Amino acid sequence: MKSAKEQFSIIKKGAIQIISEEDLMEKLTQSVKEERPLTIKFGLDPSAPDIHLGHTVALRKIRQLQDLGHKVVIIIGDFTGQIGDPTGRSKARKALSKEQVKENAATYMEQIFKVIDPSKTEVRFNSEWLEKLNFEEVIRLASTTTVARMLERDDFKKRYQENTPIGLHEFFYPLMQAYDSVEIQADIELGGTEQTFNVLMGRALQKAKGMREQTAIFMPLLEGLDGVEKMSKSLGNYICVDEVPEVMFKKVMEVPDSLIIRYFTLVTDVDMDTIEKMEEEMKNGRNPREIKIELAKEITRMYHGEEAMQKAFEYFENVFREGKAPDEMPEIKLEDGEDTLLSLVPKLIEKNLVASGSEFRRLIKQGGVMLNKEKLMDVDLIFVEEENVLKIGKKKFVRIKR
RNA sequence: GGAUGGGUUCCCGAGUGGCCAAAGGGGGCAGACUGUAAAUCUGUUAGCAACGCUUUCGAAGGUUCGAAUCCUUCUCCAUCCA
Repeated sequence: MKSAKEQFSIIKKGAIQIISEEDLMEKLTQSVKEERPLTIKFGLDPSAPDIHLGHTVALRKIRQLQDLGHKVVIIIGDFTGQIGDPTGRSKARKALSKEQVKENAATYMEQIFKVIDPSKTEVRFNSEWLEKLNFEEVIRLASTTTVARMLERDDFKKRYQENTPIGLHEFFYPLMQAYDSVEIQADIELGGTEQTFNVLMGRALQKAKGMREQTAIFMPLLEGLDGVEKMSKSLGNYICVDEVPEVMFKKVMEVPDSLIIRYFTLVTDVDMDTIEKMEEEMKNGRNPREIKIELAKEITRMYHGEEAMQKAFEYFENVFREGKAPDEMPEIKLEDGEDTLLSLVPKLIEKNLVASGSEFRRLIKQGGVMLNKEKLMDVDLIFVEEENVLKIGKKKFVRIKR
């Protein structure tokens, strides 16, 4: 086991805030002395079962903690999922069934274990204890905090100021999460900065229950492909950990230059010296593209291995850099009578290549569609070749065979 | 419970009887330029075998030659009062 001091510096690296550092140091010291691993809590919401690079920032920290010998408890927030969060209203969000939650959780874990160590991970569902609470206990729970305190939370405050509705039940989510910390007796809770309020609520509740308060460790939020908003599924600016290699590579290349170093730091294992060197090189005029290629290689390699990475890299160079058609692409076989572009539309929609016939027409009109390397302008074109390659927009290819 | 103001397209937000598939902005997509990205410029952004037709402005009815716009009922949201 590493000394408390060594552990501390490893844990601290990359963390945005630790509440409090003294507290953490104390716990580590005690842990070393008693040879007792600390219990680390990490919560997950089961509604969107895709783990993206944004999640891996915290997950990688978890991995480090595991490597230091501590115990991690992943909490799947299935209870809230089953209630169904009606935020956003118009169609009350569907409550997930137990089966769905289980299924999502399984998908989750499969992806998470690409980063963290399964043998040092315990998985708990918070319905296990939350659904047993009776109304009296819930009220007692609620009485440990105040409305004013709730309204301190950024998003609540904002919504309140902007006159957008806040459901009373939404106030319970932080409490429920806090209760999880009590239940598993967390020594440390890890989360992204957006979890600040919830994690601190956990501390407050533990204190109210006469327990030692968990140490809060906050990891930075990773910006998504747009370079501004945090990476999230709903914004569509994300890179999943199980993205196919070619797509993963391309997506990393779409990251704005300004974030290259940040990505290296937060989502790869490349050591700081190397990263700083690259930063220096870019400052001295090296084309950021080259560094970004390294980043894409690194990330793709992490999740798919050397070989797949190499293929993805070649694919990228050929298809996007040189504009060649890839070897593999979806194929459409023409039936009798289907000899114009427009007759393809249903099949293109089916393969998710265009959203509608109207969109396809627009793309053609704007010069966004190429047939056998030539710009297409004519919607009523008739195929003459036996085999054709259609390029739609920047990324999509189809082979059309007669 | 009462009063008032609201619900418009992916989002924000204009529109108070025909000129409205609905201004403007954001976002998305495409083209040009590039380094793949950003920035910039241009175009585009309901569907359809397409100078026409069909569906859309919270929901359902109604008035009208014609409704996002007027009326009725319902529903949801906010603010103030209690």
